[in-house]
Amino acid sequence: MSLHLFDTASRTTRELVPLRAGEIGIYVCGATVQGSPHIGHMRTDVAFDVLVRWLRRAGLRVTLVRNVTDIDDKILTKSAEADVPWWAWAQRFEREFAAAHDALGILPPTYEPRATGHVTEMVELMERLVERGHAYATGDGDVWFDVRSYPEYGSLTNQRPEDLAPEPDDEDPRDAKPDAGETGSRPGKRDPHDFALWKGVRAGDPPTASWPTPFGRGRPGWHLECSAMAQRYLGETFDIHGGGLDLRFPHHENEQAQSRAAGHGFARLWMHSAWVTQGGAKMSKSLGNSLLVEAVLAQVPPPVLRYALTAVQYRSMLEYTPETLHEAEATWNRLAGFVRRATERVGAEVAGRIDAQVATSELPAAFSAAMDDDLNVPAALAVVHEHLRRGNTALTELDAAAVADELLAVRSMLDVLGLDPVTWADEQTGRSDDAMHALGRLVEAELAVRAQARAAKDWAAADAVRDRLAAAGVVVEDSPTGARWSLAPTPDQED
RNA sequence: GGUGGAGUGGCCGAGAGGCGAGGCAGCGGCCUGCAAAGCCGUCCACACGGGUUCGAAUCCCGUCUCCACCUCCA
Repeated sequence: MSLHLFDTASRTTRELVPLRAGEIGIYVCGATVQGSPHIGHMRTDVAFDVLVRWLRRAGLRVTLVRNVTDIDDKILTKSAEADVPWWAWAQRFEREFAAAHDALGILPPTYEPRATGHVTEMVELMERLVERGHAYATGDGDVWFDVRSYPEYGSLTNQRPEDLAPEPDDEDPRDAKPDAGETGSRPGKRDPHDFALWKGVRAGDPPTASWPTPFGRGRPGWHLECSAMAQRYLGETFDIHGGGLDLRFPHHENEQAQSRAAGHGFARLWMHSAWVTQGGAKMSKSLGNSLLVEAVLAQVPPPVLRYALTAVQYRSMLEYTPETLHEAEATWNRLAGFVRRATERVGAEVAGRIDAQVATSELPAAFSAAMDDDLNVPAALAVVHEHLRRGNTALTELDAAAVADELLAVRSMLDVLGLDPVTWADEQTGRSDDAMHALGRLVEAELAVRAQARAAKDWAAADAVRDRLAAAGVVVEDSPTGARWSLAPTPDQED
């Protein structure tokens, strides 16, 4: 194990040393299920999916916890506006996220806890904090974390509490906004930066959206949820805590403060993935520039999106342009095309053997080195392309042994990235075996006619066959070993 | 105001003192009956101004521009 990861807390790249030999525990903040998933959400989930796959490939037992925040202000507000129970609203979008994860080949986490299922753990943690003098109730059901009681507050993001309150500045537009959320002033708070562990029930709140506690009825604050669930499934100390860059502050800072103030070691290493940008600006709903997963998958097959999201190192902003999808599709077709041709070339027996070796074969050293270097996927993909080129050359030179070698190498590397074309083949066509079989018979018959015409140098007749097949969506390609065919990619919906 | 990040060829995007990452697009060639796919070649970039060095996209100083977090955010 020589994986080095950038630790956001220390701002250094460190070797990952498992807390318990042979095991890695990871907690990643999942979605607040208040709306449909966009490709920015998926970027983070794909990044951690690649991390998990890489760790498992190294033989580690990975426990991945990705929570679902199914109770919060926005869920309450939006569901009320839609006149739907808040839990129905949350369920609906939880299902959408699950569908998006499945579509993109993101492996299911070991545990996927919902906040509402862990109120007991949260109350226990909250009581412990109150006992230790790090939290206080204000009598109205609110319970606050006492920032000044915990000197380390701010250490994760290198900020001091006194720096968090900006001096009033006429040119700062934020001053025009009223205090909102969990910080700011509320009756009984000791410090403006104290944040809510628990939010007392308010007039107008649905009766089902609050739970009894020793401090009164209310619902969990966002930060407390993650601390409680991480402890429940990974223990007081665990290896990695991850999430999107925007969660660093206040969410992760607050999580760490709560858990450590309670006496827990909490995360040993923090990982944050950058976001998807357009024109340099972060993709977000409020800017109206977010691309829903559903909309993108109406344009390109799922592995194309996954490729686009994977191909940039997770800590770099991923600039999305109108070309992004087309470029990813072209590259994906090149990868998948080689794997398809090479698999046909080596024959069923060898292909079967390769199938069995993909998950465990020895990977090219340059690929592993790139992955070990803070998951440098772009550099790793350069190695894939190197082998791809060699494989293509072997294909034209009819060197079957070399084709088999490169096919195994390419598939194995892509497997680590969740991009082995073979695992995506069925979903790509979306057609039943029977229908494909029947189609195959028809196409083979046409190709036999074309082969005869070509042998007789009757080019007009040969081209007529090819045109006829093309019109039906079947692409014909000649190769040293005869003509082969495939279905044309699905055309864009908007064309 | 505080904290952090970024400016690389037409586009996306790695690298981080010498040995031209990679992909996409373009152009030329090979292959092909013609195509397609593929292969080869080409396009020698690092915001700006100084400096250090035999040598800087990489280090130092300064400048400019952009982004994010500090309020919910993957």
